[in-house]
Amino acid sequence: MKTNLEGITNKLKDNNIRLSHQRLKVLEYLDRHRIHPTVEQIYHGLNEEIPTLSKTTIYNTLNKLIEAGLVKVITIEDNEARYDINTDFHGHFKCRTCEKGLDGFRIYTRDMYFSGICPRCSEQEKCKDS
Amino acid sequence: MKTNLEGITNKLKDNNIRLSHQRLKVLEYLDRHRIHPTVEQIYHGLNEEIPTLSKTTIYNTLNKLIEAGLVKVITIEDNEARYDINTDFHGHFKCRTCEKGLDGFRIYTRDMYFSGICPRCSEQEKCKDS
DNA sequence: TGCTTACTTGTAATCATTTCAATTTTATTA
DNA sequence: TAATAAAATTGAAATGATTACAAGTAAGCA
Repeated sequence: MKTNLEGITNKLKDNNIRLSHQRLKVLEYLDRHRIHPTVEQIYHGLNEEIPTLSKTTIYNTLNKLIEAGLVKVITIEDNEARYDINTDFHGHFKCRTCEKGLDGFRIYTRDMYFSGICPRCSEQEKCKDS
Repeated sequence: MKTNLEGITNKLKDNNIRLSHQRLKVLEYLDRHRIHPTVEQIYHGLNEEIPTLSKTTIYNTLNKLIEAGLVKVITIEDNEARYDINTDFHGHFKCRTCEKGLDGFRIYTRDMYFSGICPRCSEQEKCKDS
């Protein structure tokens, strides 16, 4: 649950991602607003503090963070992607009536998604290493 | 796994969805191509048989079928939605290298999504019924 | 068969996301 | 600390999936 930003900045360094002002602010925002915010929400949330902030920067930052495995993207049943700093395995529930929600519910649909590397690509990777 | 189209057409009738030629063809396509096709794929797959078919119709049909619970939409890590006639609970695996895949894999990310009705909306629904 | 209603179609609009080129910042080296 | 190279930021423009809309067409029922 808890994410220490110090650990994250270290990971950024490990991944050769520069610690720009904007990137740190986006991370901080995700850490403080654990509601799976959209780019729009992040943009407005940081607008006062960084009036020059561009949405493109937010997109770039999030894509970098996803690549590094520090952030997860949620793209279920919405035309807008949502971003989650909690990369642990956990479920997401959405009420189809009020479109909000979390605990205690009647479930109509369940979906599991896995991302990883398949055996064939695994094998080829081994060859490359040696 | 198996889906009998007869049962589906009956369900369409139950849901007051008219059994148009186009709708039945889209359903048949989904039944025969269980690879989570995109709208683009359905469109090209049916183009020869129905040259006048419009993408809008495919979108309309799919949305109706989703509403009726006969089809599920998959929107993970792609800008294009994919559609699945198998509405049973089952996992989806995608290889992050070759972008295909199914069985036997090294997993990096896992995601569970639930859709249903939360307690508050459940309660309000009860009130409406009585 | 005729009638009402809903569906289909193609075009145009919408809107999230990406591309791109110019500018600015970061991190490094002297 | 100043100079430098590489990478990040910015905003405008492009992209592309999806939806809105209005006119024509087909489905289902009497």
